[in-house]
Amino acid sequence: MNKWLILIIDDEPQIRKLLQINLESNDYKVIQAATGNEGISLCASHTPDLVLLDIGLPDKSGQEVLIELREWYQNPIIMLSVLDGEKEIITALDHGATDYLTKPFRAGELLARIRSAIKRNITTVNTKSIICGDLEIDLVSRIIKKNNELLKLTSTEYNLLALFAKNEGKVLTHQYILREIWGIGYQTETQYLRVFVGTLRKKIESDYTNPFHIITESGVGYRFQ
Amino acid sequence: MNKWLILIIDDEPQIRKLLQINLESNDYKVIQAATGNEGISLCASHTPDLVLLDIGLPDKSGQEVLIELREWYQNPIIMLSVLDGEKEIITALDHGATDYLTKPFRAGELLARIRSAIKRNITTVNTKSIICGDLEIDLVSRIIKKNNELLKLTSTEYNLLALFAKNEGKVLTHQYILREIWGIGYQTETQYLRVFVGTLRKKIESDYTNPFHIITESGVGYRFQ
DNA sequence: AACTTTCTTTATAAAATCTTTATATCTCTT
DNA sequence: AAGAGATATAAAGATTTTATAAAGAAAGTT
Repeated sequence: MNKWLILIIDDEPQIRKLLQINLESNDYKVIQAATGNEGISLCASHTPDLVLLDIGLPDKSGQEVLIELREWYQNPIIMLSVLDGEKEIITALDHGATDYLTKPFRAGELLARIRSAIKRNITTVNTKSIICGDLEIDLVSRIIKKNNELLKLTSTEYNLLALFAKNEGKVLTHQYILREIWGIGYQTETQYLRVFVGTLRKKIESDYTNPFHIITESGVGYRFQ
Repeated sequence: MNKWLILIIDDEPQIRKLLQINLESNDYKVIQAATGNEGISLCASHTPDLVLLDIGLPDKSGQEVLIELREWYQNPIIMLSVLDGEKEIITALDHGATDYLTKPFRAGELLARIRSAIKRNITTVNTKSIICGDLEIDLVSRIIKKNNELLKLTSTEYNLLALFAKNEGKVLTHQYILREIWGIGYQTETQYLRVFVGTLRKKIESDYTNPFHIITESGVGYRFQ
């Protein structure tokens, strides 16, 4: 099997060295960048399987790098931050960070997080399109088809449907959905969800008064099938 | 395979002897204690796979021993009691006893209870989905299937069934169930429980007038199998 | 700036679920 | 076999949760 490729973006050479030794002795291939811009171009040229990104960088903040990367880069990005960076961590997760680690970290924890992130990535993101009965969801091009006809969804509607589709058959709680789609802090806005489930149903269900795809689990959440 | 280790805590030497012979001839290893305090320290030093604990002990009551053990000891504890100890049994179950046997007991029953308690202990801890005959309970996705068909349960019904399934074979007292599902303060609302056991039976039992899964233990509670 | 689209709120109707009450059935003891 | 206590079932009432429409706010486009 080919080795997984990991890109480290961090300005401190000692940390880079430490990470490199740890990762290479665990059979990962490593490339490094000391600045945000360098990191972005390395990421573009090598498309690593995972990125370790420091929040505190000299040229542009880790947050900005994260946002830029997420415009086109799908693989896991784990943020590295100093302790007490609570707020930064939350914004990072909001912007699509996969996970985070606070420095100083134990090698075991780092490796565990990396393993789990990569594993999750190959099982979920790697499926490029999902087909559920008359629905076809292309996760790369963000195109939804129903009986081969193109559906026009808004961004939020699409995100919601994609989340459902990735968790087909599983009950998703209101809280979980709200956190995933709207972000932390929206977990009580259950009414948003009701409205959007309503519009989604009108678009994807053959008979929206008697929904087949999006099932209500009263008191808990919704289930997609 | 290593033999299972069983600790007997009972003040009557004849009973200890009887139990020892029975258990050892069935391939269990046995250690004994004649008093509660001795039992607790033996349990701490040997961490047996199961404890047989007499309710009537000279130094401290079996109930006290049970409570002390349950602060740190996770494995099954089967209580031994004389007949007509109904109340004591219920308090014992409330305090985390796994099962009970009334003396005098048949050897076959004793062994069956021990087998089932040990089996349950090694299988149900940390399992994500539980299969009981025609029922399949997925604790992660909150999905219940009967003969592979999806069952629609309300939130409370699901919680109740999940609680039962996690304690398969074990008698759960009304109090305990009410505390777990509805919370502290609802422990006297036995009628709630009756109504919900009724609706659950209608959904999961093949013949709900003659329930197989949810067994009534009159005066005590229910047992799921 | 005017217009379109999308998102957020608010209000209300409808549905589902939970609680309570009443009554029937069962079980155990005397 | 009668009576007490415990359990089961049905059904009405109360409450909570969900669905839907529609108005107001925000964002994006031309």
